[in-house]
Amino acid sequence: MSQKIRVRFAPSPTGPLHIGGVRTALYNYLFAKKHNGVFCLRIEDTDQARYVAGAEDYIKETLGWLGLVPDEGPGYGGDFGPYRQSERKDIYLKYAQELLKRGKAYYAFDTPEELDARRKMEAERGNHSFKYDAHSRKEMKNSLTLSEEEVQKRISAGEPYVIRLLVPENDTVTFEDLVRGQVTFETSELDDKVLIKADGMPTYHMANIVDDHLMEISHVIRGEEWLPSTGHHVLLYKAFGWGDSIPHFAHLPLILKPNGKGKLSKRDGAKFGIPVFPLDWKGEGEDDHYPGFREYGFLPEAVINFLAFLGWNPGTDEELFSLDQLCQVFSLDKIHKGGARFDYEKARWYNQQYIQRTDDGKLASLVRPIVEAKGFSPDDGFLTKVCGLLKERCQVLPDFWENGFWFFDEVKEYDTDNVKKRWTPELKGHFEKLIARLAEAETFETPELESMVKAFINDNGLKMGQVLPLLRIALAGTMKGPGVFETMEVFGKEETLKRLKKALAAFDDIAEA
RNA sequence: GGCCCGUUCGUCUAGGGGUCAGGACGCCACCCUUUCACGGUGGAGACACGGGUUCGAUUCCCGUACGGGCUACCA
Repeated sequence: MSQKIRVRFAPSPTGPLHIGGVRTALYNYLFAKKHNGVFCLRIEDTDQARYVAGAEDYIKETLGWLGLVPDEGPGYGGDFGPYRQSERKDIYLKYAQELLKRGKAYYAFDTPEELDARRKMEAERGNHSFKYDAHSRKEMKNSLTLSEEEVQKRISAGEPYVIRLLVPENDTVTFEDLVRGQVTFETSELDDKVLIKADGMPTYHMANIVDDHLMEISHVIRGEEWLPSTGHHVLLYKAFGWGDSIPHFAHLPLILKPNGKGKLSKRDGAKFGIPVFPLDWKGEGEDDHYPGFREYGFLPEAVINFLAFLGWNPGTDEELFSLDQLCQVFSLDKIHKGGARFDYEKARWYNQQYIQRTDDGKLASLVRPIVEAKGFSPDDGFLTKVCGLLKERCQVLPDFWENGFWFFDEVKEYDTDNVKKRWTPELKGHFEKLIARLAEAETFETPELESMVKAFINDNGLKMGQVLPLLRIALAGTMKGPGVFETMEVFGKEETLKRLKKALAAFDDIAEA
């Protein structure tokens, strides 16, 4: 490929960016970086009715969070702007005129109501695939059936009209998809797509071709849902006379629901109790609120890695890749053709891997908001050490609180079953002696604490199992958690002794109850 | 319905005319461990079906089945 690689991610700002869209953005980004190309963001806001305020910002924030920063796009600079299609309206109109002049498109005056009625009528007659095509256009109201004067009269009278693509008859459209190989359509199957809507805005099909051409896009990497309309797109390039510079196409497999029934949709988040958006989204209405991966406690590196492997693999057994590494090894020909189910457990596993590899101090800064939301403000040093002890048992950030809340607050509940099973009155004297011994410790670090406590156990003819579990419950309230000696070190002498003393009294009560 | 695309363990996938069909998640067992986890070892677990082509098909071809997508003046 000698030509300059330029790709675009072209979302429609109709709401939060779906996780499937994020993967499309990722693959575009990886492909661009792999080939020293350019990654563009283009906002496809040609549908005024579905436009949602805030959606563009959401898209940009998502790309920023994940590190998929566009080289060109609205707010990112670039020489091919504007990058919002609503700001390019005149360009599309100009090109539509060009098509009209070339006899590749025509005016149509049929209203949506008339078309709906016609479809309904056809359906009642058993024809469920009515199309505005080579056959039906002959009996519709358009510049092919109407006289030129009539057409001019209607237009100057301000009658609404659309411009449609004149699909050639009895032809075959073929293109080479980089993921699927050769794909072929019979033009008799293709309808005369609307290019310019009655409101003067272009449809996706029109805007997409004009922009990709003008922006010199070399590769169109998009979801499989676009495969069926690619025939139209190829026809359009040819109609414009751009047949020699049609971009390469790569249609990505869809991300399916966890149960495999259909493509993942925003409703599935609530249905399966999983996030399907990168970031929290709060729209206008009460129910227009969806949780995101970020707020679920996922690390962006993990989301990237997980998404990259949903439908693609490097061909090796390696599966932990940073964004930079992915840029090195990514290639379109390793994209799997079949749809991939969204596997939330696998996403959690990836996140756990990244949490384990993340620096304790960094984790502390990510966990702090969670702890503070619970009403505690530990100092940085302490929180950092706690994160270090906890991180290998956390899959998402809130797990730090779930597994370690007792680090921040005094123990309010002891594991009574285990206390009852293990606590005996005779142990009390030993524990008091142990507390006294600990109070005299010069250093309060793990190795010293370990040898000191173990020596104590030995000297007093006790067993590990008689002492350690109770020590743990005294400190944490629970049997689960990091090593006892590490925990003691992190607490420090004062807090450790405080907890031990409080527990001794509590254990008596529990044992008697 | 029509058109287009797809189909390897439960899931994500590697592979490809002759392999013990490999890895990962999840699951089970064991080891490590005073606990939980991490880690380690091992285990169960797949080529949708039917025809071809071939000495030999999971792999190539054709059907069928199943799944998905599209079928708007939405993208």
